[in-house]
Amino acid sequence: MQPFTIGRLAAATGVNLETVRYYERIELMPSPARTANGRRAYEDGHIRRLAFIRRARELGFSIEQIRALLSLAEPSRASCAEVREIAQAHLDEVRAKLADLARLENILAETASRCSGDPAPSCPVLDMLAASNGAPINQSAKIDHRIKSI
Amino acid sequence: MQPFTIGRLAAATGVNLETVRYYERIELMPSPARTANGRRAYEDGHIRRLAFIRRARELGFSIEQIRALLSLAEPSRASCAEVREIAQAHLDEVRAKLADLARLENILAETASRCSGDPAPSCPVLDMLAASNGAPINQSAKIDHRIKSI
DNA sequence: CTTGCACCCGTAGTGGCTACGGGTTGCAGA
DNA sequence: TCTGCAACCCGTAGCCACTACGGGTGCAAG
Repeated sequence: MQPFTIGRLAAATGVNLETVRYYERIELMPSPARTANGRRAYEDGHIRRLAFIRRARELGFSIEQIRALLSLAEPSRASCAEVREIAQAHLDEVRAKLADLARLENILAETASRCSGDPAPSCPVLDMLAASNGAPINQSAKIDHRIKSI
Repeated sequence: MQPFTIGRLAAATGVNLETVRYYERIELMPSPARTANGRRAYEDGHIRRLAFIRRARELGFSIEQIRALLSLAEPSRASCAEVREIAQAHLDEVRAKLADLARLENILAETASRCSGDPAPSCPVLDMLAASNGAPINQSAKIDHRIKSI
């Protein structure tokens, strides 16, 4: 039961060591106790919290959403309704993004398949990009800085 | 046929005015001529180029990919094979992202649907996030700073 | 003459990390 | 005991693709 170093915590959760320090800086992870030499000393609770965060990040929740989820996860105020609200909002975003990406996939696949590969004077991909009908492709998605393989 | 101001160019292409200046700074768009008062004076060619860029960005191509596409689009060296290579690489990324998002969608939809909405002691979403099986969800996707509704 | 708009510029902020440089400590092997 | 190097410490800068901000200039209408 002796405490973990940051390196062991990072390895145990699969989170980059620098990311652990970053989470501490933005107060997503609490500052742990320090050893006499100033090294961070983590407990089991830290591992559980960081594993939760990692899993939520993998599912594309934003840091702010995770902050909310973590506060709702405190035993005193387990509110399934509020959690579901956050999850549902995120699900809606994921579905919108999915639809956008499917549209892109269609356009790209169709256009690329028409490419001969020859040094032709006209290229279907370039023609498609040059065709200036103003119809936007993405209906919904903002940039997401979310999905990340860890 | 008199030249456009930056405002008119932005409006004509649907690109944010500040983004046009940004594209000039990173040399994705050429510096246009200036009027006596120092205002940018754009020609038709600029509109075509910016419309091409916008459409490629909507399709999720990176700035660097667009740079390559633009140089391949020059009439002297229309190389359909190289264009197809870029498009195919991007299509592969889109498909990988699509698969990841579909996995997320499944997990989120299934878990959220099991939420009662009551202030229950245990919440399926929180339980799922706390469950520490180390299986990563995303196989492939790096962060993308790409897809953006304009 | 003032108001208001469109433009000019450089710089900083966004999200979520990741990398870098330079310093200190801990421990294992020779 | 010395040596080397890995692991930790810290602050800061860089990544992408913008977006926002603050402060200045020029010009026309009211």
